[in-house]
Amino acid sequence: MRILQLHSNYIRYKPIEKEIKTAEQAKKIERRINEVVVLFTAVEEGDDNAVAAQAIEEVRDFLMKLKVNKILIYPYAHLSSHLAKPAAALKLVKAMEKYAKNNGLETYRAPFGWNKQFTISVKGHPLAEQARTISSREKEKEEKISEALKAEEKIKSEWYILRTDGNIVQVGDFDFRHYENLEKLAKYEISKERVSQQMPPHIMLMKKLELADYEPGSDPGNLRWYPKGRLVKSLIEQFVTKIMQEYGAMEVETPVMYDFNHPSLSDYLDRFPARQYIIKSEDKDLFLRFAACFGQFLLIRDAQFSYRQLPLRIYELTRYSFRREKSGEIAGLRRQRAFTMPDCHALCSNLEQVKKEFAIRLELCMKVLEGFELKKEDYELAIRFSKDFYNENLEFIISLVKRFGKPVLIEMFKEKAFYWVLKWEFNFVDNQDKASALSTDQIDVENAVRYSITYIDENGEKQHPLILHCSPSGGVERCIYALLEKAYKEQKMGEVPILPLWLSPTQVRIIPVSDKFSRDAERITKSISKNSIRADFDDRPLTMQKKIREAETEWINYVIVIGQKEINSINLPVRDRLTGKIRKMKLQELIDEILRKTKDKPFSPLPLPQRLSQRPQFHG
RNA sequence: GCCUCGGUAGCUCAGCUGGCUAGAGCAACAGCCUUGUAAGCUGUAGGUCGCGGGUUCGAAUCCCGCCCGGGGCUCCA
Repeated sequence: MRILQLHSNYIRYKPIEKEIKTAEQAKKIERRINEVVVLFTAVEEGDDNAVAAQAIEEVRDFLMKLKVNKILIYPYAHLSSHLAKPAAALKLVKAMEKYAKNNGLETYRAPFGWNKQFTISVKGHPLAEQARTISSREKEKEEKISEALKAEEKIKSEWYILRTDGNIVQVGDFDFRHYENLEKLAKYEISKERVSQQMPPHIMLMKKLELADYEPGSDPGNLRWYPKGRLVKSLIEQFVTKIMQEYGAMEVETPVMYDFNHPSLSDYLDRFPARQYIIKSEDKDLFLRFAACFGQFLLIRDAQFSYRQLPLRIYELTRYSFRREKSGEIAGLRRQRAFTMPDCHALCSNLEQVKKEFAIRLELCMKVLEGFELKKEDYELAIRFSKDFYNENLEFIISLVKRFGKPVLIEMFKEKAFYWVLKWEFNFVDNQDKASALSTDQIDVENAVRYSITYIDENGEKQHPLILHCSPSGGVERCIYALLEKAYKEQKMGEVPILPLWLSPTQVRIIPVSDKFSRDAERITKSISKNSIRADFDDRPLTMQKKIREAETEWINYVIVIGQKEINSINLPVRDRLTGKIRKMKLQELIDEILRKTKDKPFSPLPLPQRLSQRPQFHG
């Protein structure tokens, strides 16, 4: 339905002649209505009573603002090229009239099916002229999705702590004394208790360190990445991808958008509680992916494989995955609407194979987080499953907890309610005691059937595999969030905030005592950089003290001051951020130390000019 | 999305019981200084006070709507 809405001083109209056979009865006399909101209305194909009601609701909200209570519904076909049949249109126009009257509006209606002559005087204020489109199709979609969301809310679950000795206790009976973060996670998940009032520290840091920032020109939750942030993000992406390749996953790339009306996809949408970005194309409604599942399932469905190739592992780094989270949920690097997520699926023949594969992947996920220097003390494990699955697979679940080595939060559902039977995630607890999931893995028992994914078993029969869904690191942005929050936490405890050396945008900064030594500083910078180390030098006309201060606020790992003494000596005074002390080292010793500490980690060159004087400032 | 707080120079903020030409620090730019491990000195420039409307003789200041951000609800990688 399309409505052109005009706040008018008056309108005069007069039916001239019938345009269609089914036109209403009407007298050919002029009618004048003053101080009225005129609704030129075109009823479109597919409109129903719900649309009529919604149209009036929207109009009524608007009338309240204008402090007007009088409307004229004026059938006007010319607003649309997809008009409904006249009979249906007349019915809806009448429905609108009735609905409006029932809502206390003084309602007039011009006759339907007539060629009318009219004169209108529209008010001049900015809100006087409005066009609106009310569509039933969109509304249905929204409702469909929100039903999937609501379904999740209704599901009942119970909470436990599963100890490494295999004993399970009610959350209330667990002694949290040595498990503060686990307690925070449990509170966060169960009682939804919130304490924080302040801005999350990582948001301040992401700006100050010139990593990333909000982009007001986009939708909320879509970030801009500055060179240093892009570098950090890219290194994490490379690192995770490398570990996935070593694990034996085949990297693929799939589209970011999919047809809303594809049968398998629309069915899956209903089972996944997330809101989508919707894109209208010429002849299709498309949605932006919220994970790599669609692309990989469609890809693997068309592939041919047998039990001999299982477990089959495919991997994609989704840049981006989109989830149109409610605006109030979006926060800095903790949650976006567009985020980068490594997504790895493994197809397995049976539950026995799943269990083996699951153990391997748990190990991998821990390895990935360890690569970011997030230790086991920094995150907590939560496992979710149905009661039946628990009773049938007790040993398996306990083996996961034993491997993790710390008590684990358990959410137990009375019955199976999702497409998965078990999932776990590592949760990071931040400075506001909020928990966010990082790595995760789950056992999917539905989607192979839904997407017709089959393999050939030993007997030559087609079988549906079980599918594991894993994000080995969780969202890449969120990993950076965890690193920044952790650094802040350490700073509060009197330690130095720092990034892992391999992720540090500048690993070594050279500072000449005066511009006389600029050339030497450059020479040393270059000889360090040759070794796949990110080094730069500060050639700006500032005092040395100031340059050192800035190097510290940039969290640079090693700072070296170059003056006459250094030119004359083979030893360099290396200021080590971790200790704050100056260590006398030969250049080669420093290079060796950095290469040793960043061994097995990806490297990318400095993302900015080596001379600081040549750099723009991205954030004040 | 709802509730709530906020948006003033590139950044952090002051001014906001309506009334002089809207201020400060940092950053930028120009100059001086040529430096030994966390902020050298002087000067210059920089503002549709988030956007639109209203009230008023007069609006950064009061009112309404919208946009963006923080917190809460809710939700997830």
